Amino acid sequence: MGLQTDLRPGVAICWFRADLRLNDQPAFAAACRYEKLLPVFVHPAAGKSEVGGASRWWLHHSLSALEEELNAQSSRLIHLRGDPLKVILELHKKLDGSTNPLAAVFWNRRYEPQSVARDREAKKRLQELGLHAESFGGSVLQEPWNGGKDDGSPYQVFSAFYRAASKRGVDLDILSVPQSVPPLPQFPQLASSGRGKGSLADEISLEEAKLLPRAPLSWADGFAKHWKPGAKAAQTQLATFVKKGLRSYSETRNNPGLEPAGTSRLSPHLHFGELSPRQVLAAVVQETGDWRQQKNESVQTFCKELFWREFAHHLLFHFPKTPEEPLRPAFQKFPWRKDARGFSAWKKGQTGYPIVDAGMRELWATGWMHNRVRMIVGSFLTKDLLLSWRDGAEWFWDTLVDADLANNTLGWQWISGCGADAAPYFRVFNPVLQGEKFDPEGVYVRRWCPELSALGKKWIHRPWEAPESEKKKVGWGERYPAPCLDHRQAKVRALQAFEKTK
DNA sequence: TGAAATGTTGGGGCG
DNA sequence: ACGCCCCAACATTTC
Repeated sequence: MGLQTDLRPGVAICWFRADLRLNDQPAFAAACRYEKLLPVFVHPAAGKSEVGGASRWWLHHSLSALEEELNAQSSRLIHLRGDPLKVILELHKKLDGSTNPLAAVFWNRRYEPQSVARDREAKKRLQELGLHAESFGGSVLQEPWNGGKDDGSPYQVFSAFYRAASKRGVDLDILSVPQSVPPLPQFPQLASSGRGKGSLADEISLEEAKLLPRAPLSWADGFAKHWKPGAKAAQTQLATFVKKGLRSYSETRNNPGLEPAGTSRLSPHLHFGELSPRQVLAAVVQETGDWRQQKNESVQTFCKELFWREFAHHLLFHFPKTPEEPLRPAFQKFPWRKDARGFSAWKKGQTGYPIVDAGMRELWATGWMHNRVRMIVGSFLTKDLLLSWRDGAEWFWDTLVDADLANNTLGWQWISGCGADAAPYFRVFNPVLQGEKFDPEGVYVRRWCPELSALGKKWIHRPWEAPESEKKKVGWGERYPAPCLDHRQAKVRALQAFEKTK
């Protein structure tokens, strides 16, 4: 509290989006320099979903956590609903003429094409009204327009992008990440009754928000066993990973069976901005020293992963059509198949290839899949089943708690061979060999395909080759399906299809 | 952040 | 002791 003479007059809105934290949050910090702070989250209008089902589960809990943090400091989070510009303009109207008129609106930039267009329009309209409207970076380490080549054109190959990024470095002040939340200004007096529903035309409760915009998600109920959304949990996870997982990362990250996990599991926290990439990098630097001159292979590998995230945003910004179209034009005419049964088997984890099925079931059960396995199931969908990468991207979009347009698009275009720095199309993952290489004991498969758990490790990734007695023991062909296709033949078919892009 | 075929090398069994 | 063959291990090429 104390004297607030240095505060600017009026109300500042902090428009929360994918930045659900209070620390190292530029828009929030800017809004805290005003007399009154109005934290706002805008849900999409009824029937208009912007995120997939699993993400809505996460978002709900993350917003609860954010709300709790704000409440703990005598503030609130207002949930609104509808077109963001429209509802903010309504707020403006409502506050106009009151003792605390709206003075400023702050937000942190997003880089999805629709966001970019919407935010540009919003900024223009708000500024026309004489309001201070300002956006900040903070969800990425470097703005996507800054990461390009000297002539301004974007990178399309990761190694070059990364080389340039490490040569450039990340500004030192970027790494002096704020360690504490700024003091919170008062919550403004709102017209009419003040608290709760009805005080604003479009205000809705969190309980209502949870149900938007579609039916309740009974499938997501199990996620709580595996995840704790919210900024506090994100910080805990980061600290734990840096202390316990970072130094062995390059060894452990490819083994999906490890418990606790060999990966950071930070992706959903990063996606929702419960954690900034600067905080992640700062934690790594604090623990191990400068990321650029890092000798430790694990630290290097982990930092590289952070920059894959940067690369994805760089690409999405410069190639805004890539969520729908392959970056490599030759793939426009790729003869993707339609195969409802195959697609369904893939989604349900019933392809008959254990590592693929384990991954798809992990996804369904937890809202997340280990990255090594994402590559395996992605290769299987696009190269074995020969279904479009967009089908896969759509499924991931709906089922991943970390679904992120930039990362999802890059990942699927990469694995299917039609994108930036893509694996050449003839790189077809062999699900048996990948399983044996990265899940050598079959721990991961047994966890998610328990009907196979009685199989020894010799057969766990190729149950169809097991002796009859072993097959019988686990009900192979009944409780667990025979392979939905022959990988060898599928690979030949994929290579033939690839010829048509030439 | 492939897999599989093909080529090369070198150790060791064996006549 | 020597050459021959086998084959694992590794390297290179090809898709």
